Amino acid sequence: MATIKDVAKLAGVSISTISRVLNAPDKVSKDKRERVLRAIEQLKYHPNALARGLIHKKTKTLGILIPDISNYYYAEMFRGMEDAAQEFGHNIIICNTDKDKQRMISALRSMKEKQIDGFVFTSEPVYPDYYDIFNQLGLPVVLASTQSLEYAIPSVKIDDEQAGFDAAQYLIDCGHRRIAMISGPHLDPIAGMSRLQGFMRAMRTNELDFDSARCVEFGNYRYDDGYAAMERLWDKNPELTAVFAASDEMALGAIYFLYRSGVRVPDEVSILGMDNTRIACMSLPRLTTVAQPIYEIGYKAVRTLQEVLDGAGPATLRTYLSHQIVARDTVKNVNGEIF
Amino acid sequence: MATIKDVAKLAGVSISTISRVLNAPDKVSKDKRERVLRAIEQLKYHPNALARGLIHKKTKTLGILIPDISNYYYAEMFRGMEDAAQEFGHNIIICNTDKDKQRMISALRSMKEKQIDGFVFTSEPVYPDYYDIFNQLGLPVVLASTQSLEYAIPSVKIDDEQAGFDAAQYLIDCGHRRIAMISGPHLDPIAGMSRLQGFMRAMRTNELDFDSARCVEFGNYRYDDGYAAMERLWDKNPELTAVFAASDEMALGAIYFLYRSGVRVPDEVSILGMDNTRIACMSLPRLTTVAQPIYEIGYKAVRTLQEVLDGAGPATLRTYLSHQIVARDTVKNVNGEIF
DNA sequence: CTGAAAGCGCTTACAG
DNA sequence: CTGAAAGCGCTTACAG
Repeated sequence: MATIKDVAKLAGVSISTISRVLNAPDKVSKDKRERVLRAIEQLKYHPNALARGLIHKKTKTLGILIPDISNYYYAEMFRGMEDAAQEFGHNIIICNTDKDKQRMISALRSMKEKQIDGFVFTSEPVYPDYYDIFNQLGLPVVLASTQSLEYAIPSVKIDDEQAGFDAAQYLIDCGHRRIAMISGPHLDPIAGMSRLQGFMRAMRTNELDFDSARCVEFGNYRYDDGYAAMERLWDKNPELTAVFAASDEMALGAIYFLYRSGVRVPDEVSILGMDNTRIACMSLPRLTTVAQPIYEIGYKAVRTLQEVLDGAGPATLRTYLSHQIVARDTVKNVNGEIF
Repeated sequence: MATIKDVAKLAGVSISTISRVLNAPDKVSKDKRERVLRAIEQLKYHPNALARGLIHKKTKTLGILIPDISNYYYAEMFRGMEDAAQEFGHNIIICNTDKDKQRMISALRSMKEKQIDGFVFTSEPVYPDYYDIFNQLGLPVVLASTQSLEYAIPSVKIDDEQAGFDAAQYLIDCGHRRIAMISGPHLDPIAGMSRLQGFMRAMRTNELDFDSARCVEFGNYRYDDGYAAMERLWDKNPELTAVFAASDEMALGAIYFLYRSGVRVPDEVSILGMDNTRIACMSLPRLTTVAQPIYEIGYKAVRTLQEVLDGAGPATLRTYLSHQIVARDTVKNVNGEIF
C-alpha cells in the first residue's frame, strides 16, 4: 500500500507538503496542490489513521458496550448510536457483554488500547467496582438506558419510576382494579425496581389494594420469562383483569400463556407492555404498550458523549427523555362494565 | 496516561525490556520481569495499540457493513459475527449502510484508514463498481448472506433457490394447490429472485398451474410490505389457500391483513414465512417458517475471514449452510379435505 | 509557500 | 539477558 512517502516521491515534493494538502490545502500553492492530488489519486493513497492518531491522541472512534445486540431493544438503540456517530465523523467499536463482568473488562481494555476517545455503557447499574474500572481507564463515559445517582456520570434514559406509575394509572383509568405486574428482576434497580415502585405508587395513590405477594411476578424481560411469570400469576390470582409487563417480550409471552389457557386478551384480561419495540405492532393482537424513545436514547447518548469530547461538558448531567402510552388492541376499557 | 517510557523509568530498565515482558516474557530475567510487572500495575499502563499496529500492520480489527442493525435479521447475524470476532481476539467496527452506496464508500474509506485487517459485506449483490471499490482497497473481504458468481469472493449463505423450492414443496405436501408468493424485490437477485425461481421450479416440478401475474407480489421484506402485498394478492386471487412470504415480517404483515379482512389463518389461508427470526415464535398464531441459521451465517462469515487473514485461504469459497422448515401454527395440512 | 527534523509510542534486529 | 538505535506513517513547529 502507498504511504505518504510514495506520494511525495511521485509528486516531487516533501511529505510535509502532502500532509498540508490533506489538512490545510490553502496553505499550498495551487500548482503543487494539484500535482499532489493527482499523485494521491493515482496511487490510491489512503492516509494511515494509526499514525495520525498517535500524534493527535484522538482516533474518532467510540466504544459501545451493550448486553446483547440481538435483543430488539438494544438493536434499535444501537442504530441511534451509530447514526449519531456517523453524523459527526466517528466510528464505533461495539462489544456485547451479556452483562458479564469479565467480558466487559476485557472489551474495555482492548478498546482502551485501541485508543477510543470515549465510550457508552448501557443498561447496567454502575456498581462501585465498575466505577473504579471506568476511573482507571480515564476515558469519558456516558450511560444509556441506565444512570448513576452516586456518581456524576452523564446519562440518558426515560424516567422509569414515572413510567411504572403511568402504566398503572392508565390501567386504572381504563377501569381496572385487580391489576398485577410482571416486573424485571430484583437485581435490576433501573428498569426492574424503579418501574415496580412507580407502579406501586400509583396503586397507593389510587387507594387500591395491592398485595405484592399475589400481584407481582418477576422475569428477565424475555418472552419465556413472561410466559412463566404469567403462569405463576394466574395460578395464584385468577381474578385479575389487567397485567403490566415490564417489556414487550414478556407481554407477548404472557399473552401466549393466556391464549393457551383459553383466556381471551383483551376481553378477559388486558395486557400492557413496555418499550414499543417493533414487535409490539407486528404481533396479534397488536400490543398496547408504554413506548420508550429507544432510538433517541441511543442517539442522544452518543451526542452527549460527543459534547463531552468537545470539551464543552454535557449540557445536562442526567437527561430524561419522555415516554408515552401507545394504545393498540390489548387493553380493554372496562369502565361501566358490571363485574 | 502512562507510556512505555514511564514504565521503563519506574522499573529502572529500558523500554525494550518492557516490550519484552509484554510480548515474550520468558526472554526476560525473573527479577526484572517482576519489577516491570509491578510498575505496569502501579501506573495502570495500557500499551498503545496504534503504535503497535503501525509496526505490525495488523490491528486485530474487522469491519462489518450491514444494511440496518435494527432489522431483526441483521441484529442476530451480527451477534454471530461479534462472537466469532471476540473468540479470536478481534474487535469489530460496524457501519449501517442502508444499502446506500455513498454511505458504504465512506464507511469503507474510513475503515481502511483505520487499518482494519479485513471486512464482511452483507446482503447486497457485488455489483461491478462495488468490486472495483473492494479491489482498490486491497482488503480481504467475505460475503455474508450474499454471494458472487462472477468474482472469487468467499461467501456464506443458505441456498436460496433451494429454500424457495422447499417452501413450495412443503405447502404442496400439505395439500395446497392454489399457492401464491410474496417475493423480495426484483432488484434483489439473492434473496429476491432466487427464492422466487426455486418456488416456481417446485410448482413446475409438481405440474401445478402457476400464473406469476396472479400469484406473485413483491415487497421489501418489511411488515408493511407484506400487508400491502397480501392485499393486492387477495384482491386479484381470493381463492388461494396458501402463501409463502420471503421474510417473517412480510408473513406477519400478510397475516394481519387477512385478520383485518376476516380471513382465518391457517383455517382458510395458510402462511409460510422465511428466516425464523425470533418474532416467528413470539407472534400469534406462531409462524411456520423456513428457518435460516442466521447466527451461524454471521459466525461462519467472520470465521472465514479469519481463515483468510491467517493466510490459509478459506476452506471453501462458497459456503452454503442448511435451512429447514419449522412447523408451527400457520400452515394447515389440508390433505383429505374436500374443497 | 516549502522542506528538514523531531517526535507520537511502540517493536525488532543488532551488538554486547 | 539487555539496551541503543532505527523505523512504522504521519504532523507540526521551525527556518528559510
